[in-house]
Amino acid sequence: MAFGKGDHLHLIDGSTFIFRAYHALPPLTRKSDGLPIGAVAGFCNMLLRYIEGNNGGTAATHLAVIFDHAGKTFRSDLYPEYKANRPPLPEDLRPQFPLTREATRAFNIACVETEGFEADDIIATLTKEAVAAGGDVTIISSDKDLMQLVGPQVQMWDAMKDRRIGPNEVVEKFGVGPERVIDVQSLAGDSVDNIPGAPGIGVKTAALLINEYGDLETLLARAAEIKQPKRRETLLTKADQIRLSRELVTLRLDTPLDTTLEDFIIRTPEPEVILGFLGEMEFRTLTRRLAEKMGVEAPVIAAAPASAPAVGEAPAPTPPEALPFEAENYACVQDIEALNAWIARIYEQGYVAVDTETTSLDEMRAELVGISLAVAANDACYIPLNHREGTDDLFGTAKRVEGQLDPALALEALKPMLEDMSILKIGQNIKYDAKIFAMQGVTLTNIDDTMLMSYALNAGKHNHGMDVLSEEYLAHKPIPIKTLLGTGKSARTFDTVAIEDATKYAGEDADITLRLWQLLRPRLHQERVTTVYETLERPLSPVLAQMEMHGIQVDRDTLSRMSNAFAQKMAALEAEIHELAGQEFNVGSPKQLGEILFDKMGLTGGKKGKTGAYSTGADVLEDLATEHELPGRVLDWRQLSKLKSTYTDALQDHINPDTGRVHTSYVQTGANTGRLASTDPNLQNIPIRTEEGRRIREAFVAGEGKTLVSLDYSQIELRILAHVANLPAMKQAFHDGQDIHAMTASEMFNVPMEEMTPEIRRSAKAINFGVIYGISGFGLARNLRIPRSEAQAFIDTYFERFPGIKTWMDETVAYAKEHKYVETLFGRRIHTPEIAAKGPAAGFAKRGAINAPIQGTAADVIRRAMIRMPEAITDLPAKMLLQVHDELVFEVESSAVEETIARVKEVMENAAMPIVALDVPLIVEAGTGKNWAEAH
DNA sequence: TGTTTCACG
DNA sequence: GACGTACGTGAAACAC
Repeated sequence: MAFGKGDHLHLIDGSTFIFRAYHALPPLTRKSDGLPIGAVAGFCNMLLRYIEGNNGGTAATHLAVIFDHAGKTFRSDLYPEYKANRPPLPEDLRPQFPLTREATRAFNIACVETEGFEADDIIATLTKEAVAAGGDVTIISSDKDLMQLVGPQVQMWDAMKDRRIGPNEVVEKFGVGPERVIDVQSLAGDSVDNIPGAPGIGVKTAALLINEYGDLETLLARAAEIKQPKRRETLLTKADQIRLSRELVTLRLDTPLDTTLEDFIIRTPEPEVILGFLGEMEFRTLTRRLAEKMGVEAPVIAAAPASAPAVGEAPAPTPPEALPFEAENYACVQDIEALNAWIARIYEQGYVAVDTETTSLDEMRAELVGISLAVAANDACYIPLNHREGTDDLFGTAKRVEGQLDPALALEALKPMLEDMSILKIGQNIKYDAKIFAMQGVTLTNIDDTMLMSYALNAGKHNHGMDVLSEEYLAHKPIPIKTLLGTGKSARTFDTVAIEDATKYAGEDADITLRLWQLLRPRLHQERVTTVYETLERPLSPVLAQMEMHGIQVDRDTLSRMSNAFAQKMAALEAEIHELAGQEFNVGSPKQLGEILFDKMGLTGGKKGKTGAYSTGADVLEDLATEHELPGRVLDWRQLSKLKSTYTDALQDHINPDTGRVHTSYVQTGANTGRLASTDPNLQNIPIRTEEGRRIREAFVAGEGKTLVSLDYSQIELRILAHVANLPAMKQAFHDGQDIHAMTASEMFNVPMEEMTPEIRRSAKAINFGVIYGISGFGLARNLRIPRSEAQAFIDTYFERFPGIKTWMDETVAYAKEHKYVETLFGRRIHTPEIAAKGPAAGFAKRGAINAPIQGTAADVIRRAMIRMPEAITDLPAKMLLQVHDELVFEVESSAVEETIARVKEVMENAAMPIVALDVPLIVEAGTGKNWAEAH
C-alpha cells in the first residue's frame, strides 16, 4: 500500500533523544563489563514512552527514527567553520551511538541516516515526500531548525515538554510564520551551529525586517532604503555572508535515501528481539515494563549491583542465607544520630524492609507506636516513638516512656527516604503500613510486598500471612503477637509493650519480611508470574489504600431508624413463633429450632452432618412452609435478624467518628481466584436481593453537592465463558446485545424468542450460572427444585447445543491435573492441589478448577480497570470508593457525573486490552443517585 | 474455637 | 458403585 492521504508519518529526531537522554541520566554503565549505557537506557525509555502514547496525541501509521550520520556533511564543504565551536563529544557517549541504532531496530522501528547529510535534511526530505503524497507528518523534536517545515500537514511535537509546535508556536519563536523562518535564521545566524548571519541582527530585528519587506531577497534588494544606518550598512556589505547562511540553514529536500515512505509502516516489536536487546543491555526495569506491556515473561537478567541500583530499578535480592534469627542483634534506635546512620545505610543499599507497630488494626484509628527497618538478615532496628507506661492514670493519660525519639523529628528524618522513588520499600501487607504513614503525612512510594508475591506464586496452596510464609520459607516460627499483647478482654495495645520486647518482635517482623523478599523476588521470574505480580498486584495496592482512606459516607440516623423498625417487627414475630410452637425458645438457635420442628411438632426432615443437629437452613424451612405456618415466620424473623445484627447495627459501629464515613479494608489476597475480599466491615455483601434489605443501601450516601455513581459489568463471567470455551452462538448473542438467558433458553428448549416465558428463561439462567460453577445434575436439581433426572437432561441438552462447553471443561480439568494449577487469561495462577484427590474432594477440586479461570479472569479485568482509574479521572472531581466484584462505586461532584461516567466506562470496557482481546464486547452499565440504592 | 446460617457477586 | 455436591467470599450468633 502506497503512503498517501489518511496516513500519518511520525519522524523521531534521534539525535535530540540521544542528547536529552545522555544529559538527563547519571553516567550508568553495564554491570557486567562497564560499557557506558546511560544514553541508551534513556533513549529506550523515551521510545517506550512514545509507544505508550507520548506522541503528540496523534497515532502514526508510519514511523521512523532519523539519525545524524557520523563525519562531515555538505555544510562543512560550504563553510568549514560550520558547527566548529561545538564542544567535543563526551568520551562515554560516542560508543553509545551505534547502540541507539540497534535499539531502534530492536523496537522494530525503521532507522534512517545518510552519509554527508544531517538528520534534519532527511527529515525535511521525507516530510516533503509525505506531504506531496497527501499525508500528515509529525516531527518529534524540539529543534528550532526544523520549524521551517511546519505547515498545514506538518506539526512538531516536543516530547520532553509534552508540547505541540504548530504555526503559532513558530511565530512565537521567530516572529514570522514557518515559511519565513529560513529568512530570519539567515539574518540572525546561530552561535551554536556557528552560522554567521548578519552581525548585530538578532531574531527580533530579523523578524521586524522580514515582516516589513516580505522576504529575504526583497530585503536584500531594497537594503538601501533602510533608515537605520548600521543595519543598512550590514545588509549591504554582508549580503554574501547572509546568502551563505541561508544555504546553511535551509534544509535539503533532496537528500538521497535508499528507503521509501512505505518502508516506515508501523510494525509491532518482536518480543524476543526487543527483550533480548534490553536484556543484553541489562536494563531490568525496562525489560520488565515492556514484558508486561507485551504480556510475556521478562527474561531473567543478571543481578544488578546491590550497592548502587539505577533510578527506578528494583535491585536484585542477594541470595538468602539460612541464618538463624538473632533477636538480640536488633538495634533499638533512640537518638537522631543513630537514625540518620540507618537512613544512610538504606540509601547506600537502595532497599529496605519496613514495618510499623500501632495501637489498632484499623489504620484510620491506629496510632503509630514504632517503626522497624531491616537491611539484611539479622540486621534490623526498631525505632520506638510512642510507647507509654502501662498504667493509665485516672484521666487516661499514661506517661510517655523516656528515651524515645520525638515522633515528628523521626518522621521528618525518615520521610525523604520513604518517599524517595529510588529506594525500594519492602513490606508484608504494605498497604497497612502505607496507610499508617499516610496518616502521618508520609507517602510511601516504590513498594514491594511479600504477601502479594506469595499470592501471585501460591494462590490456592496456602495463605499468605507472615506466620505461614515464615514457617514455609524460612522454617522459623515468629514470635506470636499474643505473647506481647495477650488475648481477649485483657489484651493490651502495642504502645504499652516494653521497648525491649517490642524491639525483638518488631525487628523480627522486618527481618522476616526482608528474608522473604530475598527468596520470593527471584521466584516470580522462575515461576513465570512476574507479569501477574507487576501488573495485577503491585500497582493495585496503592489504589486500594486510597479507596479505603476515602471511605463512603453512611447516614447513622437512617440505619438507626431501620434498626428500631426491625426490632419491633422481630419482637412481634417472636411472640407469634412462640405461640405457634406452644413454648418459648431461642429463635436464633438452629439447634433449639430443629428440636421444636422435628421432635416436638413431628414435621418431616432429616438430620445432618457430624454434629447430628437438624438442618434448618432457608431451603429446608421453605419446604416446610407448605406444611406449617411456623417455618415461614422463622424465615421472616431470620431475615430481619440478619439485617439488623449484620447491617443496621454493625454498620453504625463502623462509622469513623473523625470522617463520618465507613472505611472498609480490602484483602487483596483474600480470594484464591483474584477477587478481592472486603472486611471490617464487608461492604461487598450489602443486601440488594430483597426490598427490605435493599433499603439499607439508602444509608450509603453521597456528600453535599455530590452524587454516587455505580458502574457494573453486564454478565462479565458469561462473556468470558463464551470467549474461553469458544461458543459461537453465545458470542453472537453478546455481539447482538441479546438477552443471553432468553437466548440460551430459546436454543435449549426450541422456543422462539418471542414466545419466551419467564419460567423457561429462569431455568436457562440457572443453567448458565451452573456452568460457571462446574455444573452437576444434583446441584442444578436442588437449585431449580426439579427431579435430578430432569436436571441432568437439561445439562445434556445444554452440552449438545453448546458443544464447546464440554470440551473446554474437560480440557481445563485435564490441564489442572497435569499442572496442578489453572490460569486466567492474564496468566494468574490458581493452584489446585486437590485435583488428584479421590472421593468427594475430587468433585470440589474439579468444579473449582472450572470456575477459577472464569471468575479469576473477570477479577483480573476489573483489577486492570481499577489500576488505570486514578489516572483516567485525575482531573475530575471524582473518587473511586468501592469495588463489589463486577461493580465500581464513585462519589462525584454532581456537575461532573456525565463526564465521569464516560471516562470510567471507557476504562472498564477496554480493561482487558491490549493484553487480551476478548471475542465479545464488555458492556458496562451506569446508575446514579444520592444514595447507593438509587445508583445501583 | 468450630458450626450454622445468610448477606453479596 | 458410593461418596457428596453447584463457585467465591465475611460476619454474626450459637454451642461447646
